[in-house]
Amino acid sequence: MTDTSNSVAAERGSASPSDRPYAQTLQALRDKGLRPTRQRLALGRLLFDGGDRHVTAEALHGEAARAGVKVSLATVYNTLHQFTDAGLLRQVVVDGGCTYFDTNLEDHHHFYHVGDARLEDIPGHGISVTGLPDVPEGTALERVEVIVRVDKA
Amino acid sequence: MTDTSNSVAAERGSASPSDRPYAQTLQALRDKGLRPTRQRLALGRLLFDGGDRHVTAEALHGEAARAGVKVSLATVYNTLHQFTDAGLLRQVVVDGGCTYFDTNLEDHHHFYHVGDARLEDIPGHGISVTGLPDVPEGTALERVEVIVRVDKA
DNA sequence: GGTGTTGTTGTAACAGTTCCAAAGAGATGG
DNA sequence: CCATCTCTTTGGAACTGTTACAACAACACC
Repeated sequence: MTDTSNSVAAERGSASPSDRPYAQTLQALRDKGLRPTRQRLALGRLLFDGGDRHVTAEALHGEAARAGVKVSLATVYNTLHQFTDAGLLRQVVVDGGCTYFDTNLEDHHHFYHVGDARLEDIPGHGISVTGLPDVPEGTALERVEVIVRVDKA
Repeated sequence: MTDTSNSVAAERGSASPSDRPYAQTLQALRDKGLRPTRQRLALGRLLFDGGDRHVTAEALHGEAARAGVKVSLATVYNTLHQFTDAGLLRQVVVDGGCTYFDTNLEDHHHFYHVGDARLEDIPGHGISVTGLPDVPEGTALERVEVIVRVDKA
């Protein structure tokens, strides 16, 4: 792996392509009354830098460690949930045993690679589900989720 | 063989019209080379008696206990998996933290009541998902799952 | 009826996640 | 610059649903 020994502090001011989501994270944290701490910003950077991602807590924790960021697993969990509450992440359930967080907030769906327990966005917005009945009495629609399970051919 | 004399049925007393699905379980077990033991038959009876159901292992275990059937939780897990392998059940994932087993084997989808962590079949077969892209290279479609999350209004 | 195979069971082990109390970091007011 | 207050982080214990295991029980078959 490359030596991406970039501390969050060093990031300040540099006009990298990660500037926008980073600033966006900052703003969202402010809005939610969350302090923009080193840990949160570092995790935010890992998450929102470079396109849509699907991470588990453990994976992100490992990634942070590898990137030289010292964050406890507990904090990763906390942060993922706080980000989710703040509307920066979405939680996707496809597999008992671990929780996936998705940085893609747009209305979209997923391929789930059963073999390697991996999520993949379904590209395009052309998908629609037709023929859905009304939601049951006394309930309100929260979200329609389409998961296409695929496996190695 | 066709005689269900000394089994769980005796314990429950009431001669309900559960005979048919019971026999069906029996047959399926035979086909799969699984011995029709007291436990399997009792669980099969609870599962397939009276319409489509969505159960968790713990729930079924409790139910069995309440019905006077002594089964260990381990056996419930074993049995649910064996039934699933035998094609008598389907596994549905909607919520990290617990696994649901569905007795409805037809092609169908689900409402998931977030608040009370409860599954409900979506009635009718009218649902279709359009606009799905091809599955990723080297993978084969396993199943398309639609989960409609709803919550108390 | 012995004997080997298959099932069941309680319990320990496990993984992912959450909880908790204490230490730490940052802002704020003096 | 210090005291202080609040919000964060942290390591580890606790918890939950599930699986693994080894001993015991039940059954089929000769």
